[in-house]
Amino acid sequence: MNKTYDHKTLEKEVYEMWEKIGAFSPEGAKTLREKGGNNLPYSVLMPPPNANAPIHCGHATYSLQDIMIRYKRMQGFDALYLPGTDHAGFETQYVYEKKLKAEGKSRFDFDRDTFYKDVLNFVKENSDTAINQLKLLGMSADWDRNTFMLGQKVIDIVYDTFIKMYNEGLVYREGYMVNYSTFYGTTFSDLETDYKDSVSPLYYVKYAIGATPKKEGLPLYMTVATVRPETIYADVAIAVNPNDKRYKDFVGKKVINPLTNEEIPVIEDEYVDIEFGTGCLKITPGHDFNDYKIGKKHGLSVISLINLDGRMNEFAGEVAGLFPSAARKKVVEILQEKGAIEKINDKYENRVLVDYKEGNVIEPMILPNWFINMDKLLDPVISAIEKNEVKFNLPEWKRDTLRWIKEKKPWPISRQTVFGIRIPAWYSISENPDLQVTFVDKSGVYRSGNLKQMLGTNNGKDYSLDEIKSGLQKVIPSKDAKYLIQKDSPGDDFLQETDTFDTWFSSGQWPLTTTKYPDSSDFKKYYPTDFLDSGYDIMFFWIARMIMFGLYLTGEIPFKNVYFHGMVTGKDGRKMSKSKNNGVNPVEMIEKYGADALRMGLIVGGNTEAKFSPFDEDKVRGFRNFANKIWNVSRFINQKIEDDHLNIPDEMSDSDLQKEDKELLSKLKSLIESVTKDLDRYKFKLAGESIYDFIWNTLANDYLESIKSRSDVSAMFTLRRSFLSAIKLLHPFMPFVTEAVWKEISKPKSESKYIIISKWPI
RNA sequence: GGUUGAGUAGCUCAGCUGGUUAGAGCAUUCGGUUUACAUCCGAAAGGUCACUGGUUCGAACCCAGUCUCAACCACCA
Repeated sequence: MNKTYDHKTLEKEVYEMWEKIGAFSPEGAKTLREKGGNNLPYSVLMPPPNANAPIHCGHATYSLQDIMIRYKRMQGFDALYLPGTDHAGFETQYVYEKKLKAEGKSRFDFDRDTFYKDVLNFVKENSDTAINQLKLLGMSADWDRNTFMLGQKVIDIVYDTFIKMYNEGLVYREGYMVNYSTFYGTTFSDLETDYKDSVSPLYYVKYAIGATPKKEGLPLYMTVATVRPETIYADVAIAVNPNDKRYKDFVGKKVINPLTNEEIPVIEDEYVDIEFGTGCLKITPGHDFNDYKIGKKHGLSVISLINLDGRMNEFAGEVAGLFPSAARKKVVEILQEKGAIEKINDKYENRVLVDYKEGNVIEPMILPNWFINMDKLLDPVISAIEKNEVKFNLPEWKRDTLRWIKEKKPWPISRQTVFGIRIPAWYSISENPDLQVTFVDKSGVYRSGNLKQMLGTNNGKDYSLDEIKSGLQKVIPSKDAKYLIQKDSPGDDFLQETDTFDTWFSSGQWPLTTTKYPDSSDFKKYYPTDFLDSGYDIMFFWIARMIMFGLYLTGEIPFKNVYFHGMVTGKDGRKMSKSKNNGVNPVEMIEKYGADALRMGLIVGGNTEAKFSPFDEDKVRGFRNFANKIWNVSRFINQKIEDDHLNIPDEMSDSDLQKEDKELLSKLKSLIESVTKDLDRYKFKLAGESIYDFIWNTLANDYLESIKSRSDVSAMFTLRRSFLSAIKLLHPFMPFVTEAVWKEISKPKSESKYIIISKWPI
């Protein structure tokens, strides 16, 4: 054995050895174990990393999952760690589009089938990146069972679920206010938007009091402050706060829209802030989230002013055809001519809704959207959580999850991205004369318009249905378009919905798709799974929905225990980011100190249970030293046994042991008990810490030093037994060095050849 | 604005259900070591457990209030 532990060579050797002997699959482990397994299933799902991106420090927390799997495997369970990778819909498409941009192209140059295939190939080329890096970390996942989120089996399951939901009346389609980016041509989820500080002019616009009889002495107009005067065309009311005495007499009267000259009512609503601006709020349900809510509450109509291409439409009168920024300028001129602008505050600071990628402006717009009615679906979830059928590692997670679920918000599931699972809805061309389409014609030119007209025969501009179908980018059906829901095309007269499912709609079915629901042997044996570890940031999007889908489809919860780990931050306690220069690349850490050290640094050095876990390289270095310590203890044992020509028996009776020997063995016994107990209740840090303390201080510094002068068998029996047990306890935390040492060290014949399938000490 | 969490050694954090003298790693200082390991060993120094009050035989821990920081959600017409 070398004088120091060489993690670079040995980690690679050890991992290849594990793969070669098939230790990661429950079946393989069973064979290796020969006898003594308990045949009980234990399963952990790996949260799928993005297929196309390298791992980051957060992924190093997957070690927690690996700890549970290795622990249970050693206890004799048929332990299955099920891996997979996510297609990550929009994220992936975005990365690919960036690449296209560098080549001077964009997605508008391709029909959707070609584009989809290109992205898919791009993902396939890069899909091993994350997996190979997780292997470096030592994950003992059964890679042969790897599931890719866009595989055919996954799509089949997702379609079956959607169709079942549709047949049971849980799916509907309606207008919905979405974050629409005219720049990307898609909606963004609330998650994917941001606010950007900006300075915009705030216009004070006068609305004249209408023809309805007015009380003596009242002013002739109401003034409204707005940053978006171009949306005045879509105003349907003016709202004031019911407690605002200034406007008490106006409520119920009419004012005149200064652009359309139409009469709109003055209503009252608690939402209006008396202090802000003039205390009068224009209500534009078509283009503002709050106005939409207020409009709905008061039964007001909704007017949409902006088309999907970002231009103002025919309702926008004089500014139709312009983009909103240009329209705003022109509208201001018009209003000024009419004398309807009271004043302009040029230095008004507000925040503008933008996408989180490039910071382009987001338009709140009403679009037809597919929805899942969550009302009934969530009841069983609430009851399962309340009855602790699904347990959380901290009480606040249970409380937070329940709080969110109980809101029972409908779930909008359609996205306008290409890279995803296409919604299996079919629009009849003959029955929906108002279908709009965008497509690339055979000369490669982008076209859009009414499908019926494009197919018609006029001025040589018509296209064949085949040409449109093969170049299709997007179908835009009206709000009340007729459709069929089924897996395959109902016939030539139909176009498939081009919207795709929200990624969470498929990843929400992860426990089912990975176990190959409904009739595979894995599903029967390993569902429900046992332990699910995740970042708390996706508690609602992912965890709650997995429970929902699991209960809906199988009647059973998908996992029994949920462990939320904190966010790994820089040493300064702040989110890792390039701009703060506090980022850490896990792969570099592995090269420098070894995966074992990284795992320990994160789990024992930090605290995964806290909301934040700062990453400290000094700690990782400390655990690298610990790996070396272990290596050298085993060298000492081997050397001393050899030098003293000792024949160590497998068992010794208490009467043959000295007092200090028995003391050490009794400390070992309580260590085994506490570590087992701590792992059973997911106290990873405590467990790891006590093993560390035992090996370094109790075993090496105290006991080992004290027996150096002894040459009797009982001392070495005690030392070796304690050490072998201790590194077994340590194996789930530091799999590589313990396996490497296990191979080298002299051990009783009764012990198995590999520590990975050895018996957990009791 | 709402919700939640945090504040313990110079730094990063533990302290498991209220129980002796509050712990660890790193950093610092002093000393040792031709050793299983310098990726080592021994020792020292370092704390008003944010603050104020309360409950208790007993509080870092429970309760109330105050201050500071952070995160999440909402939002600025």
